[in-house]
Amino acid sequence: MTARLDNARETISASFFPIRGRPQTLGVVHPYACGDQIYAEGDPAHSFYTVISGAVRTVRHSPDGRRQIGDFYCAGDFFGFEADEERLFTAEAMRPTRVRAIRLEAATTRAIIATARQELSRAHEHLAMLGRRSAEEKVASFLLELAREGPIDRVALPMSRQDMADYLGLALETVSRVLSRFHEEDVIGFVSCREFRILKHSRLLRLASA
Amino acid sequence: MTARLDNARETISASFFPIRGRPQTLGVVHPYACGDQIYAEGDPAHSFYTVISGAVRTVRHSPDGRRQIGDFYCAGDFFGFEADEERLFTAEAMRPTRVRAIRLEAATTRAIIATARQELSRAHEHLAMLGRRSAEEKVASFLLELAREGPIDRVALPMSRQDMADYLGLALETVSRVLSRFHEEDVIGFVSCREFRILKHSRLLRLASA
DNA sequence: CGCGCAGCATGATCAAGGTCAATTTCCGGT
DNA sequence: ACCGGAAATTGACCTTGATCATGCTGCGCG
Repeated sequence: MTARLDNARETISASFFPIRGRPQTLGVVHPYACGDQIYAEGDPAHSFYTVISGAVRTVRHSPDGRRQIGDFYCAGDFFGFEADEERLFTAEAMRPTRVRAIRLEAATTRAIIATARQELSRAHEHLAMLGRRSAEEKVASFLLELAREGPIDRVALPMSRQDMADYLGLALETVSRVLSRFHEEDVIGFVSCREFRILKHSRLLRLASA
Repeated sequence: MTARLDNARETISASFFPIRGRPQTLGVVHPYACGDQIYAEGDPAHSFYTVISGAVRTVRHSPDGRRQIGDFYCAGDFFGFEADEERLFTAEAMRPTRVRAIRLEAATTRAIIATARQELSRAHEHLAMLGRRSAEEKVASFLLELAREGPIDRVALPMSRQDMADYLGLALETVSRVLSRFHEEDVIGFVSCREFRILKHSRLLRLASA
């Protein structure tokens, strides 16, 4: 998730895009419509990206149609630093989105390491989230993660229930049910089904039990 | 917080300075007994490691005792490149083990990036493994993974059933049952309970369905 | 203003796998 | 070779969450 990255992101951006930076090191801006692929599994990985506006998810499909979401990325986040020459996941715009593509050979070593560290940190958090944990724990941690940057009321849910489910390794019905239960018990309140606020923060923390 | 991150990044960037000494003699060799901690969750991350002999696992504990294994590392593998300045997982020797510790500021940028890539690649694969997949699929992929380097018969299982379970997000009984079923159906054969051979490779591939 | 569709909620049912418990097997030490 | 403890297997039972199905709600659009 967009874990605890506020600080890291700022730091990286600062070293990444100095005011005096040469244009070619800034990369190329691309616009995408909702659902568009930015790159696909198996593509050669010659660039990485930063989200200027919109939101991006990385996904991987099993032959039988099951979907695993790798991560979500919002404005300011970096993504697409792959360990291999080939993409392991597909990246898709979750709505109208603009990203800046930075070719690996144009990036500084320092920027590459910083991006890799960020990706690794996210992946490790996600791993710990997917292990032997109940649906309630998963959803609770997810909500807390989302609320981490910004105020406790009016937290946006930028993704569909299906996306949440595929990120957490649950069925969408289960996600919906858990959210309903949290709502029922006044742990959270819904502004709309894509926006909520935390009413009992400590309770939610206990439910996440991480 | 920002200050701490800055420091961490400075540490890394120190690696831009040329190293002294021959690379192969770089770092300090440490011996560990079975079960010893190499580092613990929360420790400062000033080094990374390469396994000379033995085997290492990285683990994280929930407050209630559940355990998630991050990864297993054998001779030749690198581990302990953390995204944060603090360790997110604990590293333990799974048997008598010797590792070489390499301080970040003494490592080449190239080595750091290579290690990060390796870690990231493993984490992503592990993520895809933990999502919505059945116990059979998980165990099958795991066995195939183990068998990847080396001959198809006499593949070692260097870890306990509990370790396998905590890596796959299953109960140890489930792992045992699935292995028994594979054995029953002659998909695999057991030399001992810590060593097996693949009898029906294509069948196992189908069971993994990844 | 209502139509239609996509996303979401919820109910009923069921199976995968977790839990608890009892053996059995594997090994190391004396 | 024997003993003891740890690891692994196996069985019985029960809970969680997946699946299938149906209905609801918000929203874009003619």
